Amino acid sequence: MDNKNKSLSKNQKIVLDFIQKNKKPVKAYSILSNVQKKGINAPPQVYRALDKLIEKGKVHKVESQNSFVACKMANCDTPHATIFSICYECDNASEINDTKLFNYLSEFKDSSGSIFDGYNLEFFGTCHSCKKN
Amino acid sequence: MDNKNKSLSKNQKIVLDFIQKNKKPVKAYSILSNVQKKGINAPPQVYRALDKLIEKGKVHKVESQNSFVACKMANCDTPHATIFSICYECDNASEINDTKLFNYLSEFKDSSGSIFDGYNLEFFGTCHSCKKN
DNA sequence: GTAGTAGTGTTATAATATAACATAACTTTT
DNA sequence: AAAAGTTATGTTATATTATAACACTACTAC
Repeated sequence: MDNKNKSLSKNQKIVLDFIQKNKKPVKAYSILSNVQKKGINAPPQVYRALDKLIEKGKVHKVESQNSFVACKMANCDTPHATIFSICYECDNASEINDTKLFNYLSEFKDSSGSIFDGYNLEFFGTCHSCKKN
Repeated sequence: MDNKNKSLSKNQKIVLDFIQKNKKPVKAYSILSNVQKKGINAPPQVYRALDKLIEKGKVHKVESQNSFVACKMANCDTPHATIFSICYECDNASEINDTKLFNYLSEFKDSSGSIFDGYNLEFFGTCHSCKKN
């Protein structure tokens, strides 16, 4: 069985569970303060769980926000190929699932013809519900 | 004259000058310690200069590194449409100038048909000179 | 059942970034 | 050139994000 499908440790489950409860991306210290009642006391415990959850494809980091969001795909096998749309009014981040764009980026070669190991793409704009208001 | 071509202030020039001298992206506090002899004393002065330089298209932030790099284009008119390749051995970041990809992303529409205001794309891999070693 | 690996708990501290306030300089309008 | 508006500066303090280092425990594989 490969790494990403290995079962989750206690702290990893606690952290993932909290992230999944939130529609929006959450910050590391917000995770911390919300899981302290479950016995997680200090930042390294949160960051270690996050690192593993990212490796396993359960969570993605939204780099422009330093925040973390659960992956929607049941069995994400591309934890290092992520596409988000981010609303700069409400800070929501949605994963974009567009096969054509996904393939285009996965196969993209630089000017020397080399292919990359992964990518992170973040689109910025106003989301639908913020446009209405 | 539109905003991005306005002349630079004293601190903005100092900060840009230092960034341009470096091939690789630089960190805010590295900028600070290197320009203290020029009279810039505190983090807010650096971060304010960076904010303006980014607005004006002279500098881009490499989000996954929290670092800053000078834009190579003489008159960057798309400060919020950036594509980088980042080497995870040497941490170098190169701006990718690929018209086809640029247009593809600029015109990309989400599932509801909305277009975005900007994007940031970061590819990860091993750069050419690191592969040789 | 012991060796190796992954996970936990804890303290302290490093690294990144902004708030808030006072003052100065540049613009442009009159 | 004085007033008003805007942009930039200087400064202190502090908020936010992330990791180092060390001691110990639990799981896993042979």
